[in-house]
Amino acid sequence: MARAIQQRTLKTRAKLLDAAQAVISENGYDALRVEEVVLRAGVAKGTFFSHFKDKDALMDQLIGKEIDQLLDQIETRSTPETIAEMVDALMPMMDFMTCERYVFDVILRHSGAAANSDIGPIAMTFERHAEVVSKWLADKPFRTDISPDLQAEGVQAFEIQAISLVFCALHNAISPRERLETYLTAWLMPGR
Amino acid sequence: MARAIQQRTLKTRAKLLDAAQAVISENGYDALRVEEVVLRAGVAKGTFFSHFKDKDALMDQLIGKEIDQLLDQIETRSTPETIAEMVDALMPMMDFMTCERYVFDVILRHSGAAANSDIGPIAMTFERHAEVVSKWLADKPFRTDISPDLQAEGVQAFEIQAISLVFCALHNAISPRERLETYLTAWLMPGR
DNA sequence: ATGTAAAAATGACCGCGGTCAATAATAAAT
DNA sequence: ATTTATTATTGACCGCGGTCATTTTTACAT
Repeated sequence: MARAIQQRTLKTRAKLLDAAQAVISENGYDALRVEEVVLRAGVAKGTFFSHFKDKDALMDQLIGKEIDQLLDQIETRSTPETIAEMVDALMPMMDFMTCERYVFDVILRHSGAAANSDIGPIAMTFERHAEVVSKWLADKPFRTDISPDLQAEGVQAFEIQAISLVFCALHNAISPRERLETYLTAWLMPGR
Repeated sequence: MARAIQQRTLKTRAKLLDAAQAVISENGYDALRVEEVVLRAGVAKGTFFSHFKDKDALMDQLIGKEIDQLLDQIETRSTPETIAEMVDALMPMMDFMTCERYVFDVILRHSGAAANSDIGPIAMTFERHAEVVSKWLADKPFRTDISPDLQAEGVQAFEIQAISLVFCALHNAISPRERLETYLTAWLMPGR
């Protein structure tokens, strides 16, 4: 039978995560180097990869944690009554997702779980996010011809679209906030 | 003043592109290595990078060319009368975009031009694709409360969403074809 | 033909993510 | 306390994308 995980393991992992967080808060996500992290954590390079499958897995955890906290904030709010309120609620998350191009890329890569067995932190937040929006739409419906779940999927699709265009030189004349509001109005209140 | 571009340059670039195409047709996009390409092309590694900014730029060209040809096919069709017909028209492109996870990632990375000055081949195809769909929707309107351009943006958002879920273990029970049809019906024919 | 300046090609080298056989530390068995 | 089996750590090493000072080739002027 499998042994209990050692204290040492938890300590090392914590050291790695702390070091990574420190690097990121100083220089941002994109500038993170595994070598820098292990140097600060005081462990060998190989140790990093026995704790995280690869660099992306670390990013998945750190970025997922961040999004999860933003979802906590979102859940404290009451169900939005208008599209504008809904966009207001979503903006902090959108802002984080666009804080760095690299962050957005990581999020996209991990938004869908590669395998059912290991649903990563970011993929979890996408599930959770869809549930939250679905509940909103069931609670205070804007349109009733399709299910709240389908509506929520659409909201996510438009969020991604709005975010993508932030990084697109051709289409960044209007703000993501404005754009998302336009999209969601057309999606959730067709004909009005 | 700038000199005319040498024949040698064109030949070398063609050799590199041919070699890359050969590697891809044998082993797929993901397996392409720059070293393998320069080996087959019979040039030095540095030469590759004086012809392409980086590996991604090569992929941008090759994948962009492929999508462009699929758009040619799409444009030969008459304006779709139904959502099902529209989905039929789009499926070949969707299939290519999902042929490899790596291909999808490259497409996402290049879907928006980083700078107005250099709009890459893939970003061009996204513009072109939006125009085609917009024309369809202006020609045979499904809904009239919002502009064809906005509708086309939504179609693209839902295409990306449908494709993303192909690579997601949690959500690949239904085919991308079915999923896209559901999305587009809800988007283009709300309330029906 | 010869000189010359611009452009193209070269390949040794670097950065950095990731691997793996060897080693050390730990927990359980005697 | 000693042995043994399991787990954690190590760091030299590899793969591969990308750089750059140097060399070679080309186009043009004389």
